Amino acid sequence: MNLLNRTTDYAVRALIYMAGKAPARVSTSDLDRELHLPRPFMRKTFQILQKAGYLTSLKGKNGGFILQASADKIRLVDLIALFQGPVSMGDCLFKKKLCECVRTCPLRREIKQIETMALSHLRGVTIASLMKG
Amino acid sequence: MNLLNRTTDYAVRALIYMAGKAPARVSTSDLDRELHLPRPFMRKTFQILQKAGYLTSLKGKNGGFILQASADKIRLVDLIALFQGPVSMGDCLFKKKLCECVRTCPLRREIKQIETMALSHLRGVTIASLMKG
DNA sequence: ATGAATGATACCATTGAGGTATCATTCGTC
DNA sequence: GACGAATGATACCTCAATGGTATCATTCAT
Repeated sequence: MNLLNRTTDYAVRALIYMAGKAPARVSTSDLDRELHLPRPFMRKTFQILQKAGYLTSLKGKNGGFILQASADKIRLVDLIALFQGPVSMGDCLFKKKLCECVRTCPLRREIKQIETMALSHLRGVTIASLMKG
Repeated sequence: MNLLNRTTDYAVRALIYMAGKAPARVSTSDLDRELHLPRPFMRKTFQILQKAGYLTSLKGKNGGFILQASADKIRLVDLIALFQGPVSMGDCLFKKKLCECVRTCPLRREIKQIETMALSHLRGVTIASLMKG
């Protein structure tokens, strides 16, 4: 079980890199060359980041992406949500009807507690905090 | 992202049920009839629990499984490990070589902290504690 | 005009999860 | 002893998600 998938992982690496260069323009070719993040894959990833408002894009020669948000405003928890869906560890896996069952609800409650702890910790992690670390 | 997958979820439900009936014999047909846990699936699941020492099995007519461990000794964290592999949220997703990179290691460190918190909480959760809840 | 970049989208391959099926074996019951 | 119900072992199947690639159109600096 991994908290991050590969897309999120790459996105974080790329954003840390860009934050270090801000406000410079960075193209997916740069990312491929400098961080060895596969270009076709990052193109897709960056389009998502752009639509989400983290980046602006410039087309054409010398185009690329510019970091829009400030590093301390980019939270890891939001990136996870963006690429993997909201952090939720306790979605019930059983047929809805039976989940009313008194016996099994404590299970969800425990998991919910863990989720809450994880989330509150995650919310404090930003691109900026990762750069300092 | 779910902390438990369906197999683990079903196993927990079944074990709670068995603990309530202990030391009675329970067959996968019973589980299907009483909890609506699909029999073929539970057969596979229970073989794993048996090999892990949680259950003993009786073959033949009137056969089934008997809960071997006491409910307060069956920890959720161990069931997760059994069916999903050890809880580890921060396996590196990048090519090993580059993971030495100073910049990205803080990411792993944060995730490791979350993992540690989650694990310490999880370790306290047992079949017995879930029955009380 | 050309080349390098993104926008949009479709496509592909691999893997894992969830679930089923089969055959052999065991054992209680008639 | 025959039969039925159960497990032991194992192979198989299907589907969705993930990771990754390819293509064509468009934009823009030179």
